[in-house]
Amino acid sequence: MPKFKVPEVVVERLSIYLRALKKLSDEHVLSSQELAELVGTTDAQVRKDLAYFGEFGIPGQGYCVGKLKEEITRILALDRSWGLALVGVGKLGAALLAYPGLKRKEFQIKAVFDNDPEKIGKKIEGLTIRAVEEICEVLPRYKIKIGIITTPAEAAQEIANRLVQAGVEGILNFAPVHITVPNKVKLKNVDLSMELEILSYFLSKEIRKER
Amino acid sequence: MPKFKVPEVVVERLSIYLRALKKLSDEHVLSSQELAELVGTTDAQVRKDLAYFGEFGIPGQGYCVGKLKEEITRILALDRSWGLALVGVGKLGAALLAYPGLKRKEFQIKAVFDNDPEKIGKKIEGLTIRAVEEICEVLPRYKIKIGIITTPAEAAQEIANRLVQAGVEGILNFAPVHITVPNKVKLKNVDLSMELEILSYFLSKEIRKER
DNA sequence: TAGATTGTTAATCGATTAACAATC
DNA sequence: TAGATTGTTAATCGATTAACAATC
Repeated sequence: MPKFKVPEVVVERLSIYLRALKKLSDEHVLSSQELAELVGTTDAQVRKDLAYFGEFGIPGQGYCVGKLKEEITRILALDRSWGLALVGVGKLGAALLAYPGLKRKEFQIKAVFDNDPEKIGKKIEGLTIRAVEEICEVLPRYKIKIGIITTPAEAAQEIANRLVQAGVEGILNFAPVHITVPNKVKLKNVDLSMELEILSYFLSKEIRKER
Repeated sequence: MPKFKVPEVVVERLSIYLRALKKLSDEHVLSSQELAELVGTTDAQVRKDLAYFGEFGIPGQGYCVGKLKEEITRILALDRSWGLALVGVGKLGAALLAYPGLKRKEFQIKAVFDNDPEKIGKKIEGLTIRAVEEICEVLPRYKIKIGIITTPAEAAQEIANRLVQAGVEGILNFAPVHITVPNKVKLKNVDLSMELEILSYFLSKEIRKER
């Protein structure tokens, strides 16, 4: 559907647009400027982003919320359910398992793994914790295409290898380490320490400016 | 110190360089190419990034790990300790409080807030949970300049307002909603649902490609 | 000196912004 | 029709990549 390669930032913004649209009623019609204000961008950017995928608006009128929601949902492939596997049931992993954002119908955690014999066999959020050795066997069975890594940094690369071997096509990595995956696998990193360090940098700059 | 405005991606990469350097011994000397390989970028990018801040290498030799670590630590202002406040002690908030990445000497959570009377007064990770009404009073007392928002989406904007009023200069927002803050305040958003939706998009694309 | 690698400038690439004809 | 807003093209801006003289 997209005419050419779509930059990742555009996909990010689509996700943000959709989140904003969900708060409005389906019948409502809004302009690119109104949507832009809701999410903190510009009207030109909204129109440009949407133009990668088609023509969803009515000149002179704007965009129908219901229609636009449907289209973006389809573009982001959220009109289906993705099975997830989470590896590493530490504090962060346990929190994610309980996180409402991971309990949407579009994303469902189907299997959980850890390497700690103490944890294996126990239940969490209704799922039995399995040994990491079972990854290759279990994932295909549940058709799981997305893996979440919440292990310590040392284990992350090995787990990533296993996930790839098990047929995963996307990985969300929370371990604070650079991992490498084959080109065909989409890797997204979430690094809380990095975010704080960026704040640290900009705050110290601010102080310098004030002098 | 930086010659001109530094793009945020450059600061992100500095953080990543530092993380990689920490695994090496101080005496070791490496080239921009070696560092680039460790973090998955190019030698030209490493040199360009560092050039924003000064000359840290030796032509013909490379960079001394110890020296470079020191310099980046100073640039990112990690040679001091930042006090943090966390607002919203739900599952995610509790997990972050226990997260090792938030227990570094550079970042220390000094105060925790919630609006649930059931939680206020209870202790978590050695900190007493306070009422959100106390934010303006408590933050200046601890000289807290960074706030972390882990409330539900509905509460995020109001909490952000309070944090700003309390003198916070940086906010790390985990609530899945667009919040607005004054220009002088640096805002970073972490949105897990968005990350998953991006994976969803790219995975569905992949399938299309295979057809 | 010869070999290696930096710091920096110039060339390229890609994303954002501005502008406007087309359309409702 | 007049007014409004889209979709799209062109202009601008900014970041990445390539290349190489300077330097150890």
